[in-house]
Amino acid sequence: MTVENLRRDFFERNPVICAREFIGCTLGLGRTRGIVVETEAYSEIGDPACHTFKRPAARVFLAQHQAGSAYVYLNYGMHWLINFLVKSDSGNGFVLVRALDPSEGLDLMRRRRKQSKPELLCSGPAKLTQALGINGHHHGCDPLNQNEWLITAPMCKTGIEVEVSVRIGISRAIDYPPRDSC
DNA sequence: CGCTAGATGAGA
DNA sequence: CTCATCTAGCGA
Repeated sequence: MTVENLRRDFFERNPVICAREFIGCTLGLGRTRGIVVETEAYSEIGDPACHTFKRPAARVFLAQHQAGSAYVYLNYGMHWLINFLVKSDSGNGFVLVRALDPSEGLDLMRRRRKQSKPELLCSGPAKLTQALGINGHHHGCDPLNQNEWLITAPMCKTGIEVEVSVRIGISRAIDYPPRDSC
């Protein structure tokens, strides 16, 4: 499987589809990794909550980066959130990673998070970035092409039930709790 | 310029 | 429920 195939599979579809399909995938950085269990889709078109709606910089980012690039930004003045850029014929946008089920490097996560309970390590968009060590300097990078990053599809897709609900922090689109297992 | 909402998390 | 902490966008 080539990087370009993965890019197409993961990030060159409609943002809503990408967000749903990203569930169950593994996301890792360095020695830490986890299974994606919650995502949100943001669409360039018709979505006032998408950064491209208000921010020129987000529009420039979208124009100048390829699908799969990391869009990382600081929220509430102190929390880094990570999105993956999605570009396709059926729409551009972003997939926000809202939660992971930590699977590797728990010890390092605990130190970074100053928190021992596994369920509190990556159970939020800003918790997981802290646990994986993601911050502003990852903004614009291409995780599919970088060794320190890991993005892999689920071993087995059967048994993954995806629940769809409204977004958090503002109304609309998709959100979702776990129910993985292969 | 000054003002403030915002894709949040921790702690009382 | 409050507070921490800061940047882009908006109105004056």
